[in-house]
Amino acid sequence: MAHQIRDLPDRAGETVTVSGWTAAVRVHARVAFVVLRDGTGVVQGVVVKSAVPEEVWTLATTLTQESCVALSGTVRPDPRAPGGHELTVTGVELIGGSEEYPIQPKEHGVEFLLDHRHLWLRSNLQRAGLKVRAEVEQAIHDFLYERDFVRVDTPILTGAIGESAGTLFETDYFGERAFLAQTGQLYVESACPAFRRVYCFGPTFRAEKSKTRRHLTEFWMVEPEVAFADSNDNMDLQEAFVCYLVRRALERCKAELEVLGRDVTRLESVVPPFPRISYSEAVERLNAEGREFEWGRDLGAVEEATISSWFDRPVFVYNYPKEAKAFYMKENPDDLRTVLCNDLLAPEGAGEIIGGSQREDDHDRLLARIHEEGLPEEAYDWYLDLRKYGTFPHSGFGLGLERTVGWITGRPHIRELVPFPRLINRLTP
RNA sequence: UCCCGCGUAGCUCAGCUGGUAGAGCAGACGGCUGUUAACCGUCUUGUCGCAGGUUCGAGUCCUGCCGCGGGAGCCA
Repeated sequence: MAHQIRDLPDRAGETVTVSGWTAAVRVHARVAFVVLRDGTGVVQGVVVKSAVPEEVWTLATTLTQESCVALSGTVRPDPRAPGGHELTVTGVELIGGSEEYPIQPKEHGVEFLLDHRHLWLRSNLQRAGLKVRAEVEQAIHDFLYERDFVRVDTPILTGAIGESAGTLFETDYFGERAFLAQTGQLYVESACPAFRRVYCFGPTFRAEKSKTRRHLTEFWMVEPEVAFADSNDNMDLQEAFVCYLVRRALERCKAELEVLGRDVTRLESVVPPFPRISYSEAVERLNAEGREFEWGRDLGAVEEATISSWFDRPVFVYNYPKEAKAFYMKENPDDLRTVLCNDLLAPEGAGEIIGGSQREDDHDRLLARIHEEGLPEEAYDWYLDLRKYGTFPHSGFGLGLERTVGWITGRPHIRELVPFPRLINRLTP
Protein backbone atom coordinates (compact mmCIF):
# COMPACT_ATOMS: atom_id res chain seq x y z
CA MET A 1 0.00 0.00 0.00
CA ALA A 2 1.31 3.38 -0.96
CA HIS A 3 1.94 6.10 1.58
CA GLN A 4 -0.23 9.20 1.69
CA ILE A 5 1.32 12.50 0.72
CA ARG A 6 -0.31 14.09 3.77
CA ASP A 7 1.89 11.91 6.02
CA LEU A 8 5.23 12.63 4.35
CA PRO A 9 6.39 15.43 6.69
CA ASP A 10 6.52 12.82 9.48
CA ARG A 11 8.70 10.54 7.36
CA ALA A 12 11.68 12.73 6.55
CA GLY A 13 14.65 10.57 5.63
CA GLU A 14 12.51 7.49 4.95
CA THR A 15 12.09 5.79 1.61
CA VAL A 16 8.43 5.78 0.56
CA THR A 17 6.18 5.13 -2.40
CA VAL A 18 3.30 7.50 -3.18
CA SER A 19 0.68 7.01 -5.87
CA GLY A 20 -1.25 9.77 -7.50
CA TRP A 21 -1.73 11.97 -10.54
CA THR A 22 0.80 14.31 -12.10
CA ALA A 23 -0.38 17.88 -11.76
CA ALA A 24 2.67 19.18 -13.63
CA VAL A 25 5.94 17.90 -15.09
CA ARG A 26 8.86 20.26 -15.69
CA VAL A 27 11.91 18.85 -17.46
CA HIS A 28 15.38 20.40 -17.54
CA ALA A 29 18.63 19.05 -18.91
CA ARG A 30 19.77 17.18 -15.80
CA VAL A 31 16.86 17.51 -13.38
CA ALA A 32 13.11 17.08 -13.70
CA PHE A 33 10.22 17.98 -11.40
CA VAL A 34 7.11 15.86 -11.10
CA VAL A 35 4.31 17.41 -9.07
CA LEU A 36 2.11 14.64 -7.71
CA ARG A 37 -1.39 14.93 -6.23
CA ASP A 38 -2.94 11.99 -4.40
CA GLY A 39 -6.07 13.45 -2.81
CA THR A 40 -4.42 13.89 0.56
CA GLY A 41 -1.88 16.46 -0.56
CA VAL A 42 0.60 17.53 -3.18
CA VAL A 43 4.32 16.80 -3.29
CA GLN A 44 7.07 17.64 -5.76
CA GLY A 45 9.26 14.76 -6.86
CA VAL A 46 12.78 15.69 -7.93
CA VAL A 47 14.44 13.42 -10.49
CA VAL A 48 18.19 13.95 -10.91
CA LYS A 49 19.38 12.49 -14.19
CA SER A 50 22.78 11.41 -12.91
CA ALA A 51 21.31 9.68 -9.86
CA VAL A 52 18.72 7.39 -11.44
CA PRO A 53 18.77 4.58 -13.99
CA GLU A 54 18.25 5.72 -17.56
CA GLU A 55 14.77 4.14 -17.83
CA VAL A 56 13.60 6.02 -14.73
CA TRP A 57 14.77 9.30 -16.23
CA THR A 58 13.17 8.54 -19.58
CA LEU A 59 9.84 7.61 -18.05
CA ALA A 60 9.78 10.55 -15.64
CA THR A 61 10.58 13.10 -18.32
CA THR A 62 7.94 11.86 -20.74
CA LEU A 63 5.07 11.83 -18.21
CA THR A 64 2.09 13.85 -19.38
CA GLN A 65 -0.26 15.95 -17.27
CA GLU A 66 -2.67 13.85 -15.14
CA SER A 67 -0.89 10.55 -15.66
CA CYS A 68 -1.36 8.16 -12.77
CA VAL A 69 2.03 7.12 -11.37
CA ALA A 70 3.71 5.66 -8.31
CA LEU A 71 6.80 7.57 -7.26
CA SER A 72 9.37 5.96 -4.97
CA GLY A 73 12.03 7.97 -3.23
CA THR A 74 13.37 9.61 -0.12
CA VAL A 75 11.49 12.26 1.80
CA ARG A 76 13.59 15.36 2.23
CA PRO A 77 12.72 18.67 3.87
CA ASP A 78 13.38 21.54 1.49
CA PRO A 79 12.48 25.18 2.02
CA ARG A 80 12.04 25.63 -1.75
CA ALA A 81 9.15 23.15 -1.83
CA PRO A 82 5.61 24.48 -1.46
CA GLY A 83 4.72 21.96 1.25
CA GLY A 84 8.14 22.14 2.92
CA HIS A 85 9.04 18.61 1.81
CA GLU A 86 10.15 17.01 -1.43
CA LEU A 87 10.69 13.53 -2.70
CA THR A 88 14.07 12.61 -4.16
CA VAL A 89 12.87 10.15 -6.75
CA THR A 90 14.55 6.79 -7.20
CA GLY A 91 11.82 4.96 -9.09
CA VAL A 92 8.79 5.67 -11.24
CA GLU A 93 6.00 3.28 -12.15
CA LEU A 94 3.37 4.25 -14.70
CA ILE A 95 -0.04 3.08 -13.51
CA GLY A 96 -2.19 4.83 -16.09
CA GLY A 97 -0.95 7.06 -18.86
CA SER A 98 -2.74 10.24 -19.89
CA GLU A 99 -3.36 11.52 -23.37
CA GLU A 100 -3.28 15.22 -24.08
CA TYR A 101 -5.13 16.57 -21.06
CA PRO A 102 -7.84 19.06 -22.04
CA ILE A 103 -7.65 21.33 -19.01
CA GLN A 104 -4.47 23.36 -19.04
CA PRO A 105 -3.08 25.31 -16.11
CA LYS A 106 -4.58 28.55 -17.42
CA GLU A 107 -7.87 30.36 -17.81
CA HIS A 108 -10.73 28.52 -19.46
CA GLY A 109 -14.28 29.43 -20.31
CA VAL A 110 -17.19 28.22 -18.19
CA GLU A 111 -18.80 26.18 -20.95
CA PHE A 112 -15.57 24.34 -21.69
CA LEU A 113 -14.97 23.61 -18.03
CA LEU A 114 -18.51 22.36 -17.46
CA ASP A 115 -18.21 20.15 -20.54
CA HIS A 116 -15.15 18.69 -18.82
CA ARG A 117 -16.61 18.67 -15.33
CA HIS A 118 -15.49 15.04 -14.84
CA LEU A 119 -11.90 16.30 -15.15
CA TRP A 120 -12.39 19.79 -13.74
CA LEU A 121 -13.07 18.20 -10.35
CA ARG A 122 -9.33 17.56 -10.03
CA SER A 123 -8.32 21.22 -10.02
CA ASN A 124 -7.45 23.13 -6.86
CA LEU A 125 -10.41 25.48 -6.59
CA GLN A 126 -12.92 22.79 -7.36
CA ARG A 127 -11.44 20.35 -4.88
CA ALA A 128 -11.46 23.04 -2.21
CA GLY A 129 -15.08 24.03 -2.84
CA LEU A 130 -16.35 20.46 -2.91
CA LYS A 131 -14.40 19.63 0.23
CA VAL A 132 -16.17 22.46 2.04
CA ARG A 133 -19.47 21.12 0.72
CA ALA A 134 -18.72 17.67 2.13
CA GLU A 135 -17.80 19.21 5.49
CA VAL A 136 -20.99 21.25 5.61
CA GLU A 137 -23.03 18.16 4.75
CA GLN A 138 -21.40 16.26 7.59
CA ALA A 139 -21.94 19.22 9.92
CA ILE A 140 -25.63 19.27 9.01
CA HIS A 141 -26.01 15.67 10.11
CA ASP A 142 -23.91 16.17 13.23
CA PHE A 143 -25.80 19.26 14.39
CA LEU A 144 -29.18 17.67 13.97
CA TYR A 145 -28.12 14.30 15.38
CA GLU A 146 -26.72 15.98 18.50
CA ARG A 147 -30.11 17.66 19.00
CA ASP A 148 -32.07 14.41 18.76
CA PHE A 149 -33.40 14.93 15.26
CA VAL A 150 -34.34 11.73 13.45
CA ARG A 151 -33.47 11.63 9.78
CA VAL A 152 -36.44 10.71 7.66
CA ASP A 153 -35.78 10.01 3.98
CA THR A 154 -38.55 11.36 1.81
CA PRO A 155 -39.48 10.14 -1.66
CA ILE A 156 -38.07 11.65 -4.81
CA LEU A 157 -40.84 10.24 -6.99
CA THR A 158 -44.14 11.72 -5.91
CA GLY A 159 -47.72 12.02 -7.02
CA ALA A 160 -49.28 15.41 -7.51
CA ILE A 161 -48.21 17.46 -4.50
CA GLY A 162 -46.20 20.57 -3.83
CA GLU A 163 -46.91 24.22 -4.17
CA SER A 164 -47.40 24.81 -7.87
CA ALA A 165 -47.23 22.15 -10.54
CA GLY A 166 -45.65 24.46 -13.08
CA THR A 167 -42.19 24.07 -11.63
CA LEU A 168 -42.19 20.29 -11.29
CA PHE A 169 -40.36 17.81 -13.48
CA GLU A 170 -42.84 15.34 -14.80
CA THR A 171 -42.10 11.71 -15.54
CA ASP A 172 -43.98 8.56 -16.39
CA TYR A 173 -44.68 6.15 -13.57
CA PHE A 174 -46.13 2.97 -15.12
CA GLY A 175 -48.56 5.01 -17.12
CA GLU A 176 -49.33 7.39 -14.27
CA ARG A 177 -48.09 10.97 -13.98
CA ALA A 178 -45.36 11.39 -11.41
CA PHE A 179 -43.22 14.33 -10.38
CA LEU A 180 -39.74 14.72 -9.00
CA ALA A 181 -39.97 16.10 -5.49
CA GLN A 182 -39.41 19.81 -5.05
CA THR A 183 -39.62 19.56 -1.26
CA GLY A 184 -39.81 16.88 1.41
CA GLN A 185 -41.68 19.15 3.77
CA LEU A 186 -45.10 17.56 3.65
CA TYR A 187 -43.49 14.22 4.44
CA VAL A 188 -41.38 15.43 7.34
CA GLU A 189 -44.49 17.08 8.74
CA SER A 190 -46.09 13.64 8.68
CA ALA A 191 -43.14 12.10 10.50
CA CYS A 192 -43.17 14.81 13.14
CA PRO A 193 -45.76 13.13 15.40
CA ALA A 194 -43.67 9.95 15.23
CA PHE A 195 -40.32 11.42 16.26
CA ARG A 196 -41.00 15.02 17.40
CA ARG A 197 -37.85 16.40 15.73
CA VAL A 198 -37.16 15.19 12.20
CA TYR A 199 -35.35 16.26 9.05
CA CYS A 200 -34.81 15.20 5.50
CA PHE A 201 -31.74 15.93 3.43
CA GLY A 202 -31.52 15.09 -0.22
CA PRO A 203 -31.83 16.31 -3.77
CA THR A 204 -34.81 18.39 -4.81
CA PHE A 205 -35.90 19.36 -8.29
CA ARG A 206 -37.26 22.57 -9.73
CA ALA A 207 -38.16 22.95 -13.38
CA GLU A 208 -37.84 26.73 -13.18
CA LYS A 209 -36.24 28.24 -16.25
CA SER A 210 -33.84 30.24 -14.16
CA LYS A 211 -30.47 31.26 -15.52
CA THR A 212 -28.72 32.89 -12.63
CA ARG A 213 -25.74 32.17 -10.44
CA ARG A 214 -28.07 31.15 -7.60
CA HIS A 215 -30.16 28.51 -9.34
CA LEU A 216 -29.85 24.83 -10.15
CA THR A 217 -32.58 22.53 -11.40
CA GLU A 218 -31.33 19.84 -9.03
CA PHE A 219 -30.07 20.98 -5.66
CA TRP A 220 -29.74 19.65 -2.14
CA MET A 221 -31.88 20.92 0.66
CA VAL A 222 -32.04 20.04 4.35
CA GLU A 223 -35.48 20.44 5.89
CA PRO A 224 -35.82 20.17 9.67
CA GLU A 225 -39.31 20.09 11.19
CA VAL A 226 -40.04 20.46 14.91
CA ALA A 227 -43.20 19.73 16.87
CA PHE A 228 -44.32 22.35 19.42
CA ALA A 229 -42.00 24.97 17.93
CA ASP A 230 -43.41 28.35 16.99
CA SER A 231 -41.99 30.75 14.46
CA ASN A 232 -39.59 32.34 16.96
CA ASP A 233 -38.30 28.93 18.07
CA ASN A 234 -37.85 28.19 14.39
CA MET A 235 -35.63 31.22 13.85
CA ASP A 236 -33.64 30.38 17.00
CA LEU A 237 -32.92 26.96 15.54
CA GLN A 238 -31.95 28.37 12.14
CA GLU A 239 -29.59 30.82 13.80
CA ALA A 240 -27.82 28.13 15.82
CA PHE A 241 -27.73 25.85 12.77
CA VAL A 242 -26.15 28.37 10.41
CA CYS A 243 -23.61 29.46 13.03
CA TYR A 244 -22.65 25.84 13.58
CA LEU A 245 -22.18 25.18 9.86
CA VAL A 246 -20.01 28.26 9.41
CA ARG A 247 -17.94 27.46 12.47
CA ARG A 248 -17.34 23.91 11.29
CA ALA A 249 -16.11 25.15 7.93
CA LEU A 250 -13.81 27.64 9.65
CA GLU A 251 -12.44 24.97 11.98
CA ARG A 252 -12.00 22.10 9.57
CA CYS A 253 -11.57 23.69 6.15
CA LYS A 254 -8.89 26.27 6.88
CA ALA A 255 -6.68 25.11 4.03
CA GLU A 256 -9.56 24.98 1.57
CA LEU A 257 -10.81 28.47 2.46
CA GLU A 258 -7.25 29.69 2.02
CA VAL A 259 -7.06 28.14 -1.47
CA LEU A 260 -10.39 29.76 -2.26
CA GLY A 261 -9.07 33.12 -1.14
CA ARG A 262 -11.99 33.54 1.26
CA ASP A 263 -11.92 36.49 3.64
CA VAL A 264 -12.59 34.48 6.79
CA THR A 265 -13.08 37.57 8.94
CA ARG A 266 -16.46 37.91 7.25
CA LEU A 267 -17.33 34.40 8.41
CA GLU A 268 -15.99 34.91 11.91
CA SER A 269 -18.58 37.63 12.46
CA VAL A 270 -21.37 35.10 11.88
CA VAL A 271 -22.41 34.70 15.52
CA PRO A 272 -25.74 35.08 17.32
CA PRO A 273 -27.86 37.03 17.43
CA PHE A 274 -28.86 37.58 13.81
CA PRO A 275 -30.90 40.72 13.21
CA ARG A 276 -34.63 40.06 12.80
CA ILE A 277 -36.68 42.50 10.83
CA SER A 278 -40.34 42.05 9.96
CA TYR A 279 -41.47 42.41 6.39
CA SER A 280 -43.43 45.52 7.34
CA GLU A 281 -40.42 47.10 9.06
CA ALA A 282 -38.29 46.27 6.03
CA VAL A 283 -40.79 47.96 3.70
CA GLU A 284 -40.87 51.02 5.96
CA ARG A 285 -37.10 51.26 5.97
CA LEU A 286 -36.87 50.72 2.21
CA ASN A 287 -39.29 53.58 1.70
CA ALA A 288 -37.36 55.74 4.16
CA GLU A 289 -34.39 55.23 1.86
CA GLY A 290 -36.49 56.38 -1.06
CA ARG A 291 -37.17 52.99 -2.64
CA GLU A 292 -40.92 53.49 -3.08
CA PHE A 293 -41.78 49.89 -2.26
CA GLU A 294 -45.45 49.08 -1.91
CA TRP A 295 -46.57 46.95 1.05
CA GLY A 296 -47.87 43.57 -0.14
CA ARG A 297 -45.43 42.90 -2.94
CA ASP A 298 -42.88 40.16 -2.49
CA LEU A 299 -39.35 41.34 -1.94
CA GLY A 300 -37.30 41.16 -5.13
CA ALA A 301 -33.60 40.60 -5.60
CA VAL A 302 -32.83 44.31 -5.34
CA GLU A 303 -34.77 44.70 -2.08
CA GLU A 304 -33.16 41.62 -0.57
CA ALA A 305 -29.71 42.87 -1.47
CA THR A 306 -30.50 46.23 0.08
CA ILE A 307 -31.79 44.69 3.30
CA SER A 308 -28.79 42.39 3.72
CA SER A 309 -26.45 45.33 3.08
CA TRP A 310 -27.74 46.89 6.32
CA PHE A 311 -26.08 44.14 8.39
CA ASP A 312 -22.75 42.33 8.71
CA ARG A 313 -24.29 38.89 9.23
CA PRO A 314 -27.30 36.92 8.00
CA VAL A 315 -30.62 38.68 8.57
CA PHE A 316 -34.08 37.24 9.18
CA VAL A 317 -36.98 38.85 7.38
CA TYR A 318 -40.18 37.53 8.93
CA ASN A 319 -43.97 37.62 8.55
CA TYR A 320 -44.53 38.28 4.87
CA PRO A 321 -47.90 39.11 3.30
CA LYS A 322 -50.05 36.04 2.87
CA GLU A 323 -50.30 36.54 -0.89
CA ALA A 324 -46.55 36.32 -1.29
CA LYS A 325 -46.19 32.98 0.47
CA ALA A 326 -47.25 29.34 0.34
CA PHE A 327 -50.65 28.00 1.39
CA TYR A 328 -49.38 25.93 4.32
CA MET A 329 -48.02 28.84 6.35
CA LYS A 330 -49.90 29.79 9.52
CA GLU A 331 -51.78 33.06 9.70
CA ASN A 332 -50.29 35.67 11.99
CA PRO A 333 -52.94 36.19 14.72
CA ASP A 334 -51.61 39.71 15.35
CA ASP A 335 -51.88 40.78 11.72
CA LEU A 336 -54.11 38.63 9.54
CA ARG A 337 -52.64 40.10 6.37
CA THR A 338 -49.41 38.23 7.11
CA VAL A 339 -48.22 34.69 7.82
CA LEU A 340 -45.75 33.38 10.41
CA CYS A 341 -42.72 32.75 8.26
CA ASN A 342 -39.18 33.87 7.66
CA ASP A 343 -36.44 34.00 5.07
CA LEU A 344 -32.79 34.13 6.00
CA LEU A 345 -30.70 36.38 3.76
CA ALA A 346 -26.98 35.72 3.77
CA PRO A 347 -24.59 38.65 3.41
CA GLU A 348 -22.15 39.51 0.62
CA GLY A 349 -24.75 39.10 -2.08
CA ALA A 350 -25.34 35.41 -1.38
CA GLY A 351 -29.07 36.02 -0.98
CA GLU A 352 -31.73 33.75 0.43
CA ILE A 353 -30.38 30.54 1.93
CA ILE A 354 -33.37 29.60 4.11
CA GLY A 355 -37.11 29.77 3.82
CA GLY A 356 -39.12 28.67 6.85
CA SER A 357 -42.47 28.98 8.55
CA GLN A 358 -44.80 27.89 11.27
CA ARG A 359 -47.28 25.56 9.61
CA GLU A 360 -51.03 26.04 9.53
CA ASP A 361 -52.25 23.44 12.03
CA ASP A 362 -55.99 24.22 11.88
CA HIS A 363 -57.79 21.90 9.50
CA ASP A 364 -60.46 24.31 8.29
CA ARG A 365 -58.14 27.25 7.78
CA LEU A 366 -55.69 25.05 5.87
CA LEU A 367 -58.49 23.75 3.67
CA ALA A 368 -59.65 27.29 3.04
CA ARG A 369 -56.13 28.28 1.99
CA ILE A 370 -55.94 25.31 -0.40
CA HIS A 371 -59.19 26.51 -1.97
CA GLU A 372 -57.99 30.11 -2.12
CA GLU A 373 -54.88 29.05 -3.99
CA GLY A 374 -56.96 26.99 -6.39
CA LEU A 375 -55.09 23.81 -5.46
CA PRO A 376 -56.70 20.38 -5.92
CA GLU A 377 -58.09 19.37 -2.53
CA GLU A 378 -57.87 15.63 -3.25
CA ALA A 379 -54.11 15.84 -3.69
CA TYR A 380 -53.78 17.06 -0.13
CA ASP A 381 -56.16 14.70 1.65
CA TRP A 382 -53.39 12.91 3.50
CA TYR A 383 -51.75 16.21 4.39
CA LEU A 384 -55.08 17.42 5.78
CA ASP A 385 -55.29 14.18 7.80
CA LEU A 386 -52.43 15.46 9.94
CA ARG A 387 -54.80 18.22 11.10
CA LYS A 388 -57.57 15.72 11.84
CA TYR A 389 -55.59 13.25 13.95
CA GLY A 390 -53.90 15.08 16.79
CA THR A 391 -52.95 18.32 15.15
CA PHE A 392 -50.15 20.20 16.84
CA PRO A 393 -48.21 23.43 16.43
CA HIS A 394 -45.03 22.88 14.42
CA SER A 395 -42.48 24.75 12.39
CA GLY A 396 -39.72 23.99 9.97
CA PHE A 397 -37.49 25.35 7.27
CA GLY A 398 -35.46 24.45 4.22
CA LEU A 399 -31.80 25.37 3.87
CA GLY A 400 -30.28 25.28 0.39
CA LEU A 401 -26.96 23.47 0.54
CA GLU A 402 -25.32 24.89 -2.56
CA ARG A 403 -26.31 28.47 -1.74
CA THR A 404 -25.01 28.06 1.78
CA VAL A 405 -21.71 26.57 0.60
CA GLY A 406 -21.51 29.22 -2.10
CA TRP A 407 -21.73 31.89 0.55
CA ILE A 408 -19.24 30.17 2.90
CA THR A 409 -16.70 29.61 0.12
CA GLY A 410 -17.30 32.97 -1.52
CA ARG A 411 -17.59 31.40 -4.97
CA PRO A 412 -19.62 33.55 -7.33
CA HIS A 413 -21.71 30.74 -8.90
CA ILE A 414 -23.28 27.84 -7.01
CA ARG A 415 -22.79 25.48 -9.96
CA GLU A 416 -19.22 24.97 -8.70
CA LEU A 417 -20.41 23.74 -5.32
CA VAL A 418 -22.10 20.60 -6.58
CA PRO A 419 -20.01 17.87 -8.22
CA PHE A 420 -22.16 17.56 -11.33
CA PRO A 421 -24.45 20.58 -11.68
CA ARG A 422 -27.80 20.27 -13.35
CA LEU A 423 -28.73 23.53 -15.02
CA ILE A 424 -31.50 24.51 -17.36
CA ASN A 425 -29.29 23.68 -20.35
CA ARG A 426 -26.96 21.09 -18.87
CA LEU A 427 -27.61 17.43 -18.16
CA THR A 428 -24.12 16.00 -18.83
CA PRO A 429 -21.63 14.94 -17.73
C1' U B 1 -40.59 34.11 -21.05
C1' C B 2 -38.15 39.06 -21.16
C1' C B 3 -33.60 42.47 -21.15
C1' C B 4 -28.17 43.07 -22.02
C1' G B 5 -23.57 40.97 -23.88
C1' C B 6 -20.63 37.31 -26.50
C1' G B 7 -19.54 33.39 -30.57
C1' U B 8 -12.26 33.77 -34.69
C1' A B 9 -6.82 27.55 -34.07
C1' G B 10 -7.42 21.99 -29.15
C1' C B 11 -7.69 26.28 -25.08
C1' U B 12 -7.64 31.87 -23.87
C1' C B 13 -8.08 35.88 -26.93
C1' A B 14 -6.54 40.19 -30.64
C1' G B 15 -8.19 41.54 -35.43
C1' C B 16 -9.59 49.81 -36.03
C1' U B 17 -13.97 53.71 -40.19
C1' G B 18 -15.01 46.52 -44.92
C1' G B 19 -9.30 44.90 -48.58
C1' U B 20 -8.70 37.98 -48.20
C1' A B 21 -6.13 35.09 -40.70
C1' G B 22 -2.79 36.63 -35.93
C1' A B 23 -0.60 36.08 -30.66
C1' G B 24 0.02 33.34 -26.19
C1' C B 25 -0.77 28.55 -24.24
C1' A B 26 -1.18 23.29 -25.51
C1' G B 27 1.36 19.54 -29.06
C1' A B 28 6.32 17.95 -31.74
C1' C B 29 11.71 18.65 -31.89
C1' G B 30 16.17 20.96 -29.74
C1' G B 31 18.64 23.75 -25.50
C1' C B 32 19.17 24.71 -20.08
C1' U B 33 20.67 21.52 -12.10
C1' G B 34 16.09 24.14 -8.88
C1' U B 35 11.55 24.88 -11.68
C1' U B 36 6.72 26.64 -9.04
C1' A B 37 0.96 28.24 -14.84
C1' A B 38 9.58 27.47 -15.71
C1' C B 39 12.34 29.77 -19.62
C1' C B 40 14.81 30.21 -24.86
C1' G B 41 14.68 28.60 -30.23
C1' U B 42 12.18 26.04 -34.47
C1' C B 43 7.70 23.74 -36.47
C1' U B 44 2.38 22.26 -36.88
C1' U B 45 -2.94 24.07 -36.28
C1' G B 46 -8.86 27.59 -39.12
C1' U B 47 -16.41 25.57 -42.04
C1' C B 48 -14.09 33.28 -38.43
C1' G B 49 -21.46 29.58 -34.84
C1' C B 50 -25.29 28.60 -39.14
C1' A B 51 -28.25 30.66 -43.21
C1' G B 52 -29.38 34.65 -46.17
C1' G B 53 -28.51 39.86 -47.65
C1' U B 54 -25.66 44.64 -48.87
C1' U B 55 -20.88 45.25 -51.56
C1' C B 56 -16.09 44.87 -56.78
C1' G B 57 -14.81 42.64 -51.99
C1' A B 58 -17.56 40.65 -45.35
C1' G B 59 -14.27 37.87 -39.48
C1' U B 60 -15.84 43.16 -39.80
C1' C B 61 -22.18 46.02 -41.92
C1' C B 62 -27.77 44.24 -41.98
C1' U B 63 -31.72 40.30 -41.01
C1' G B 64 -33.12 35.60 -39.09
C1' C B 65 -31.82 31.24 -36.46
C1' C B 66 -28.68 28.39 -33.06
C1' G B 67 -25.34 28.20 -28.88
C1' C B 68 -23.17 30.44 -24.48
C1' G B 69 -22.79 34.04 -20.38
C1' G B 70 -25.04 37.62 -17.02
C1' G B 71 -29.51 39.69 -15.10
C1' A B 72 -35.13 39.94 -14.20
C1' G B 73 -39.20 36.95 -12.69
C1' C B 74 -39.62 32.46 -9.49
C1' C B 75 -37.38 30.33 -5.61
C1' A B 76 -33.31 27.29 -1.70
